[in-house]
Amino acid sequence: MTIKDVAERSGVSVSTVSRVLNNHPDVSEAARSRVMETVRKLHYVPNNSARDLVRPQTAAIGLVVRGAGNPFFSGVIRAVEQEINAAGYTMVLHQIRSGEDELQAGAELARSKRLLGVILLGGCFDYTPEQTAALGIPFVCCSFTNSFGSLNKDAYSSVSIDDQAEAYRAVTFLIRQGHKNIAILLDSKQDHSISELRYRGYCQALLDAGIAPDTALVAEAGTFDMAAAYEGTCRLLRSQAEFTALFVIADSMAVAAMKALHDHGLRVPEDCSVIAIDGIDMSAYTIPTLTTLIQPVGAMGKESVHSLVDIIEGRGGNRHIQLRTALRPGGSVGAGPVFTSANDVKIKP
Amino acid sequence: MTIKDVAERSGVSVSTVSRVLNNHPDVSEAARSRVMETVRKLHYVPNNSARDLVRPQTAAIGLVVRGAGNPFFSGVIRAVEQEINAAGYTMVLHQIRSGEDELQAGAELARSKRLLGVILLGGCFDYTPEQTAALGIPFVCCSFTNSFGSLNKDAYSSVSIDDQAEAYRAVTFLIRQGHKNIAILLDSKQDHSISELRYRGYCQALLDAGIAPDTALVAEAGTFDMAAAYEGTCRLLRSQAEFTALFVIADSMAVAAMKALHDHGLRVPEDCSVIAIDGIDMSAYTIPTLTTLIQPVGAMGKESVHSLVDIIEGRGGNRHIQLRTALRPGGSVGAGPVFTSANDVKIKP
DNA sequence: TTGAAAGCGCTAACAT
DNA sequence: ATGTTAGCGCTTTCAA
Repeated sequence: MTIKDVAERSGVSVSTVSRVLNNHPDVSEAARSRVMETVRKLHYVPNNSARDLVRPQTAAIGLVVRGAGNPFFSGVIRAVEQEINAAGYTMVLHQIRSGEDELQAGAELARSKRLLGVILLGGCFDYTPEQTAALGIPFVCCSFTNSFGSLNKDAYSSVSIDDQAEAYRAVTFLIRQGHKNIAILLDSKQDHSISELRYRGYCQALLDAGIAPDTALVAEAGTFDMAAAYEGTCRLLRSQAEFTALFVIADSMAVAAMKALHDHGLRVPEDCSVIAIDGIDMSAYTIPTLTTLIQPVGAMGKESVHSLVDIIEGRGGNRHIQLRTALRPGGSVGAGPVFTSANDVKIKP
Repeated sequence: MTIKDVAERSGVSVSTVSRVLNNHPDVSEAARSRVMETVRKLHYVPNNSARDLVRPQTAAIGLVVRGAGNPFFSGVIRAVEQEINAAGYTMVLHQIRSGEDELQAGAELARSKRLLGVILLGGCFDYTPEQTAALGIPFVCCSFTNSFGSLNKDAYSSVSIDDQAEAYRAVTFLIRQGHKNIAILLDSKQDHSISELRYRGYCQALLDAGIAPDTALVAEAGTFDMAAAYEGTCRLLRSQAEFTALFVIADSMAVAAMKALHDHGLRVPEDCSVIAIDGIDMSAYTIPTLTTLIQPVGAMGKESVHSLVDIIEGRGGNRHIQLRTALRPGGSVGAGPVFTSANDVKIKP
């Protein structure tokens, strides 16, 4: 079932069929309707591979997303799509599973679809120039940046938050509320990724306040999923470590952590405050509402597209944009315990 | 940057390059390493469109998913992929956005990738034979079925739960707990889809228990998202309608509903019980844990693949499999109010 | 073991 | 307005 079949059945040439299919103006009404009729009758559907192969540079931008179920991504994807369309381009979305290589996927997509640029959503923090060379077109890392890699700054663009600084901010917020014994729930201390960066911010905030980080207060879940976060929090609680506040590196994990605290008979925030980073939908519906630093997903998508389009259209080179989160006060953070000497805790101005 | 460039740079013909790239045996070590070297140096990445165009029937099965962020789907996707691989096929995942037509997308995918069959995840309940004809290959509706369409039973396969019966079950569970005034939170009463089916089950359960459904107890959110669910619940509460239990057609909406109840000073389950259907991850972490009917996502994915593979391999025709949910008791359902005459409520045995 | 050449399905000149 | 034809990048006969 090809365009040729349609042509024969309609008594016209393949070019006429092609013209009809692509809404070209120079086709007689008679031919057009005859072709359409055949298309319907034969249930003809064009082969996109063949189209992609032959069509000249379609103004398309790719979006490679790793991690299908990440709720944080949906908002970004929406924004990216909207912005790409607004800029007069077409978005080609490509989801990959955790096992796959986003650079490889991006490169293949770029070739097949003749992309002008690629946005990577949820990739690695440690690319080498060698790895990214395969892409061959401008790309922007959206929601992450090359913190652990060796990419040259002007070889790629990025739009992200400063993970370390934001974690610092979250923990400092807890300290300002009077907390001294602050635990952290993370994926891993050394994942060469988001978890490690936020851990650094946590440590730094403590140090700057004159509090010595205590490894007994670090709970490593090993992954980002809720079950692991729940378990990690339980282990922390069973360890008898003392803390009045918990910084969780991701909202979804924080939701599970709050449940674990509750199941152990602890009240949030009376017995333990909880703060996180991300701002996914669901964390607005916990009881109490999770206090969190909301990532600007809309702006993130928007800026990613802008950076890319500017490069594509020759308006300058690679940029690295750092966005700030917004604190969403919830009910999950309360005041810390009252000390006789309040100056136990030093707070940076 | 094509295979031709690689061939020239390597001093061999394109066929040799192709052989190397496809791991054919009849290539000399010398040629192979020379080609690989060039590939690396040139950062050559093959054009998949060209490959797809020319390659004979690759044993691939498509999975078209509508609704990127649906947490209910992630489990199904995982199961489907695993099962497709286990059956010796390759999965081709294609995510589409809400605006797109899954049948169109499926048909195009089928042509481009020469698929043997397609699994539709999250499609419409009202296809007509005319619409599905374009697919041209066996397909199975996963997690839904043609309840409102006019498809011939043996023209497609489906694996789903009986939405109406499961809703009936959920509501009957509430009735058995002693509830009479049971509200429902749904997308729409007539969406020709999941919401309508579950609404029917709700009404039927009430009727069978001798309770007249009351439209004042029906809250339509208009969509499935949490914000709308929260608002819908608030409207219901402001309406002063009296109810001691709430049936929500989806877990995610129930999470928002519980929050709304809490924000209005109502305790779950003391003042209002809540039950839902789905069993997504997050509903296990609400406080109290949401009582829900868990959809068998793993089995759903598995059965979908089996049905399809059986057809592909000539082991019989289209099947329609109905799976049952499993009740996960949570803390969100409590006993209903005590009546002087308990036989006010008739319960079917 | 290798190369030449014939397409895969489609679009876009270039004719007519 | 319509048909003819040359590729797009790749794999795969078929010869050598």
